[in-house]
Amino acid sequence: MDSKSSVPGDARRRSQPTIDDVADAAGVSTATISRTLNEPHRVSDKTRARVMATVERLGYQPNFSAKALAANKSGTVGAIIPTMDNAIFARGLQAFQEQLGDDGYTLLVASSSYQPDLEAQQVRNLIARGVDALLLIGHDRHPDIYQMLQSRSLPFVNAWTFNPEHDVASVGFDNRAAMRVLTKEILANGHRSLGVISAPRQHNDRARERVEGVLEAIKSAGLSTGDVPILEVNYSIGNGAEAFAELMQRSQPPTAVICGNDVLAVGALGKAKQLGLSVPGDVSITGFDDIELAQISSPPLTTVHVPHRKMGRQAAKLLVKLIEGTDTPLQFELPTDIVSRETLGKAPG
Amino acid sequence: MDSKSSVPGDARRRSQPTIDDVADAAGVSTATISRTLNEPHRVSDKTRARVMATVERLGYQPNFSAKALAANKSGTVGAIIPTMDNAIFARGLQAFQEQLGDDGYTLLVASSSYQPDLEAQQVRNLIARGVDALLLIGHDRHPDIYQMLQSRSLPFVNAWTFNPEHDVASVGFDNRAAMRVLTKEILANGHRSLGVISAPRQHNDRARERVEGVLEAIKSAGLSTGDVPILEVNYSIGNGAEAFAELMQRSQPPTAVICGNDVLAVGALGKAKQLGLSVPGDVSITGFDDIELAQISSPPLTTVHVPHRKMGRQAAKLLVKLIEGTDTPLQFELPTDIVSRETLGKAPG
DNA sequence: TTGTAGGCGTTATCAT
DNA sequence: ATGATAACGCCTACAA
Repeated sequence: MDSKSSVPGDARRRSQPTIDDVADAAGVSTATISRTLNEPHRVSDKTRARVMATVERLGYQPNFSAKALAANKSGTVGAIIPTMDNAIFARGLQAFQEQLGDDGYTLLVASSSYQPDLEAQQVRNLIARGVDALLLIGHDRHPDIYQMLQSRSLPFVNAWTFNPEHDVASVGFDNRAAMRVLTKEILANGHRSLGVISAPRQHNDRARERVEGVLEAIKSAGLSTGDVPILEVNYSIGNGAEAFAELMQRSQPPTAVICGNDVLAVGALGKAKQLGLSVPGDVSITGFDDIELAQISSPPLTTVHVPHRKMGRQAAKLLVKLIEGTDTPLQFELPTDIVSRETLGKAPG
Repeated sequence: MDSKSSVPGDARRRSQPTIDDVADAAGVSTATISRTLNEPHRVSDKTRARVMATVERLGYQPNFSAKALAANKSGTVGAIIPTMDNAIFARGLQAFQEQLGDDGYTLLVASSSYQPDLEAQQVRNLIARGVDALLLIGHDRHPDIYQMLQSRSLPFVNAWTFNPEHDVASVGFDNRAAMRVLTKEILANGHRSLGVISAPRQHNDRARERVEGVLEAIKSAGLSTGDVPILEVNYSIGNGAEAFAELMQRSQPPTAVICGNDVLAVGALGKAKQLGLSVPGDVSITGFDDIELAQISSPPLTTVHVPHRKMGRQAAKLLVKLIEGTDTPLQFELPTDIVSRETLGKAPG
């Protein structure tokens, strides 16, 4: 009697029942249990019923690690987002997860804190955890990552951005164009002195593209971009407030402050109030993303609406197709539009 | 030559290097590789250096599933939160993750959408994934869950609530007491006609406790609780707004509306503005949680401050101790305090 | 200090 | 339709 044949139900360890236990109890082989669970049609009705009943009775739950190890796939997809700390990605990610769930996959989230090295590490980590595919944000990242993905031929999509120059699967929107349109509108309101509060542009193509959009609009209006102050701070309400204060105490304060996202804009708005400036009477302020904050700030924020949920679901669908080898286009551009609320007005004077 | 001895580096599959590859390349056994990685001190300096170099060169990353399977532990702890959709749990969870990371563990997040059945399913799922412990929110849940946890003797802690009646590990605050204190303050401002907007109380001990706190304060002031309207809606700004509207169009509208959390309160606030009511001139509104929203709403919200980050870190520390068998108290109560901003004022008239 | 080899719980290939 | 059994990649007694 080899060691494998110790009684399955024995008390060596109090733990979950294994496939062996179920096989024993049902009087069939483990292969049949596995088939019943994964390819029910390949099993006779009678056996299937008996097996299922046993599974139920024992409360059997296949061990995930063993399954992933043996099958070399996990039914799991990973997502690495720059931060969980604010709501920028929350809605999109929620939709992403919902669609994934509908398709029978599970989501694993990790955060990179906007640090390329950390992102690379998280990729390694998720790969080691056996994810079948990866959702990444934006295009900029450590080259090692693309190489790892390549050599494993692991499907991935870059989201929250769209740029056909990059020849990879992606679903997102044109950050540059969106910001260009918004800036044109600002200029159309007579503003000639602008200020920009952006996220750090290094390692962040979205932030970079947004600023580029601003500059393009200014240029195409025949104006100079040389004297447009561009401040870079991490996304937070407090940083937005500080940056705004710095802009306003310059010798030639802007009449319109363009913020890289809604969080910064809300910070700027609060600081304006604190400084006794009326918005948009004295100064206009705009955001980007159209998260919940934008609607409830006062006055409500004029900003760029991003179809977060649509993007999340679309990304999930694409990823699933890539995993399952279904034929599909690789790139999806989603439209954005500017939502005019109350923080953008005519230039004063 | 048995089948195991196929050349490790062969091209059958282009994939990550395995421990065998590393062992071969370094000219040692797999056991030594494993030791070098997990118990470096049990290996000679020389070997360790050589192995590490090889690991580096090959970019070896241990397969997580295999590791978890063999070691019967994963270095992972799971958290099941009711929702990712709003910021209620974001800050606490972030802190939880940070502390976990400091202690060498990884976080796996799942969401139950406030549904007991789904929560049970997620527990099963996380267990199957080999988590070493679980973070749960509140005390109410499907009894199956406690049974599963028990039979696996899997460590867990209930957070976001503190109630010594429940004899389980937990770190949180006394929802009832917090709301009682707030309500007393409201009464002290002369309000006699109150209204409550709560989350659905079924399956949610925190919501239930909060409402109880309100009622207790009213009773202990010698007033009647019979005519206090209590509306139950899911947490969302829109629902808060609707519920508020409903309260105000009653024959005897409340002069103070107590909301179960900040999200509802912000919704109520917006609706008040829309109805042309001044806050707190015409009606007072209070929240709970003190999330970011509360500060930037206008006027800023009077609410109950919850030490989210402290709670998250404390929960992580406790969980790690439970996993590692360190001796520790099982229950931690954290203090809350009411932060008086601008939405609570004297009763009108 | 290092190596050998069995076992972790599945899946999947071959037989039957 | 079902059963044996060899992987999957790692850990860990037990030996040397």
